[in-house]
Amino acid sequence: MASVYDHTKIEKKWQQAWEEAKLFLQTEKQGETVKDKMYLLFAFAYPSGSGLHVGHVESKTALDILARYYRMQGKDVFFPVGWDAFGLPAENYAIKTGVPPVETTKNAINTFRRQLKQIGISYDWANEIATCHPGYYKWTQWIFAELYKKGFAYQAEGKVNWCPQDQTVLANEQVVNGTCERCGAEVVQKDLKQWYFKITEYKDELISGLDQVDWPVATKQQQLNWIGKAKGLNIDFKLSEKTEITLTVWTKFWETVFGTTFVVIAPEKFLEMKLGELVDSQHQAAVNDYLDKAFKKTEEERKIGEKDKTGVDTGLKVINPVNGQAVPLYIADYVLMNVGTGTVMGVPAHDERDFAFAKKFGLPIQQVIVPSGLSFESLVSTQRDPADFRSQFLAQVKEGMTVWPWEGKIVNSGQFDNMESRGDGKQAMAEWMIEQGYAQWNVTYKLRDWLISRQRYWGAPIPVIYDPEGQPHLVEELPWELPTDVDFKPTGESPLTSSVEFQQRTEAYAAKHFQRLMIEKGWDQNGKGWRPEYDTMDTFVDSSWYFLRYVDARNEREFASKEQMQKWLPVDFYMIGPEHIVLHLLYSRFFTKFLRDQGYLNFDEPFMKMRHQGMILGPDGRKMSKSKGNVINPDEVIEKFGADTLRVYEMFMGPIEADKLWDVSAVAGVYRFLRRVHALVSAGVMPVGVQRKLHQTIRKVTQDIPELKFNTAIAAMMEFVNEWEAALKTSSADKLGHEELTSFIKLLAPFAPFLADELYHQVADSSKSSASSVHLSEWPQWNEELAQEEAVMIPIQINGKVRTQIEVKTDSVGDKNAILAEAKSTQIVQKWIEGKEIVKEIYVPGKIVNVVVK
RNA sequence: GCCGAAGUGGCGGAAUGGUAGACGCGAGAGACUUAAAAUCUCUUUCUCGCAAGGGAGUGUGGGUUCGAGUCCCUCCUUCGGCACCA
Repeated sequence: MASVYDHTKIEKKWQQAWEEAKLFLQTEKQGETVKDKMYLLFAFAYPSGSGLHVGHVESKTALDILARYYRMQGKDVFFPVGWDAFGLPAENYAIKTGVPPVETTKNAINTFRRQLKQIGISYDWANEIATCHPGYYKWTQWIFAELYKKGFAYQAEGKVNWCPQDQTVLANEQVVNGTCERCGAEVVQKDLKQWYFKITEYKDELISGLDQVDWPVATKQQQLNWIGKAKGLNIDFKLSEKTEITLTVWTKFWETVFGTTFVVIAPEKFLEMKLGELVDSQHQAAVNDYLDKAFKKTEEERKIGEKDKTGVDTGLKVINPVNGQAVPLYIADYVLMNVGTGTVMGVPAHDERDFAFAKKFGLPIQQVIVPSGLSFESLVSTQRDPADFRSQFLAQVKEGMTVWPWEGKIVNSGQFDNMESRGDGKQAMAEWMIEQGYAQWNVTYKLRDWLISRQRYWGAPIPVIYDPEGQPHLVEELPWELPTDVDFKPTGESPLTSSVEFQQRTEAYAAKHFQRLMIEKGWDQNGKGWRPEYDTMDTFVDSSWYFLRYVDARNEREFASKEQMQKWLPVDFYMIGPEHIVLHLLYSRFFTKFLRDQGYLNFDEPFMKMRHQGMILGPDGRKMSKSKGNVINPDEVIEKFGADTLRVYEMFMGPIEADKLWDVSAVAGVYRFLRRVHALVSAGVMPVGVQRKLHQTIRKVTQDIPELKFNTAIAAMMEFVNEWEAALKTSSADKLGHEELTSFIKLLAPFAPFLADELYHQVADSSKSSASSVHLSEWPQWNEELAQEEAVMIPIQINGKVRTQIEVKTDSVGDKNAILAEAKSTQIVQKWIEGKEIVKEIYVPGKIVNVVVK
């Protein structure tokens, strides 16, 4: 009598058993060397109050399958877990309720931990870390100190993005369309002294290092875009009023330089160069007026200005070095200070922005390229009549409604006329200008240094104190702990300013460490006048090195020992959501390279292989959210169907990297599958007739898992179960032994670990010594001979269309002539080739026959 | 606008250049049942046909090939990222 599949009982039982047996703790191997290491990493989660969602389950299950699979293959698997525990939500909650973030966070972590154990993720819990723990942030602060000592952490005053809602500074990366990434409030600019990390020092290696890693091309592309390396030419325009002053423009399209009819400078640049002094009285008022307005503009107004160009004529003229022509100098805020040189040459004939500007201010438009050949034809849609489109387009350009494309023959450009604008002409013009001495190559980057100061409470304190003169001094006794006696209500200053303990600690620290300086300067020797740095670090700092700490999480003397790092690093496989593509990866790579250069690491890139899980959408095809009421709660699925079903379903939904929508009834389908497996194994009869299919299934699953093709691996197991059931009804009493039955259970083990261990013990053969858990057992091998079909059906095509098929014994698929003869002798083929001439006969061994007739 | 990814049945999806639609869901028919649920069996891309057997078919239009969902070109759509970046 087959027992029922009681998923709740089974899962509870094995969760407990694994925990008691410490089945997955790598820490036990602390002293041992590893032969064949496999470091599997997921982006550690922010422990939010709402607990695990189905998206977490997806990425964690995928990695868990790899972990269990590689373990069974005898690899040393390192699969750690931790929490990105600092951050705004806990602090915002504290502001609302007064509950300290440390408590909220602890509770949330407990919930997550319970849920992760419930879905059977085989983490090495002994290395669990939380970024808010002093034992962790001690080393975050230590890295800050290292950066500071090497000149990679510095303070600078400047315009920063300020979120009035969250009362904090934001990194450029956290500003989305002029609004705060987190709360959506409009970001304003503010002048503040802030801490920066010199990530730009590694800009070139952050590009070249991408060649070393196996990442999705799209991800690499986005990193490249963010770094934004662009090669252009600096071209010097001299002021005609005062020729010792040079305005340098930067351009990628220097082949249009003869078409320059004006030059535009950014308002900030204009001030910086003190050009205001040269403006004549006639233009003075308008210029001052414009500068005033430009600096007062809000983000909102700037965006409106995208279409409507504003600017002002300075009355000054600059000389185009290529033809000696004097062109007017304008100030306009569509030119950005931090792009290129903050000054651009206006070529209205071939650039849309310059075109709009010229139209508005009535400036001349000088065409210097005539579009020609293929490049122009590529503008033409096949849907439209090319000739018609061309004439329409040309008419548009003539009427001054649009700009000319800049691929084609160069004109109106002296000795460069008739050259190709994107080919020889471009090259020749650059060489000539450089030779003439007024142009140089200039490679520019979009990447800026990383602003890490945050005026928030719930983060790692910046380990710096200031002396009475305001000079910063590093705190070297770490951890420099986050005080607890603070007022969470935002005041525009960091909440840490309200801590009495923090101030006293700072004075005591100063008194202890800076006596000599105090005496020298004649300051109070008890530390009066000193103050701590009130800002905390961006939480991205915490998450930029956590994968290093994992390998030696309890080390109190260093962030990780050389031996442990040698043993496990770098990360072999990293699974993170697509939302982390730019920032987290860039910062982690920067830290890795920095620490390598200080002699702590011996590798260049932290994450060798990486993939991104897709998003799980609600049943309605939209992103899950409470307000839309389409959220699937994993706890409910577990209660009804069990964690094994939840896991297998999420892996079966589709390719791991694709977005997928939740299908409530398909979950039940997976549950049916597991129940059938349970019943079949419990009955214990595997007919001899399924042996071939079993070996094929082992082969398929073994090959699919490392390629992350979990959906097809599961489909293969379903196929096998279908065949197994069918065979029970038809075949004789002959049955396979214990080994075959166990092989199938092992295939299932990474996907449905609880059920698999239950079944493994159910069928355990007491006469043989077997592992204490299926998860410690050996991965099954397939036998290529047993997996081979006796005969194959070969489709016969006539002119590429399948008309019939013939059966061929597997050992004679190589006999081309015999197979072609047999194919042609079939009635159906005879019918199709009758009265026609055979032009060609193709046979792809074991695959297909194609007879071409005329 | 630029960069990137993707378009396959009613749905999720499968397919080293070689029988398109595996596997699952849903739907239809049947069995069991007083009935329903559950379970089991069969059918299920569209289309013509009683059938045998045809025809069409992987976003569009072309190309390469004996043969294209797959490779090349073109355009369209959707999604993700970047964007007054010169």
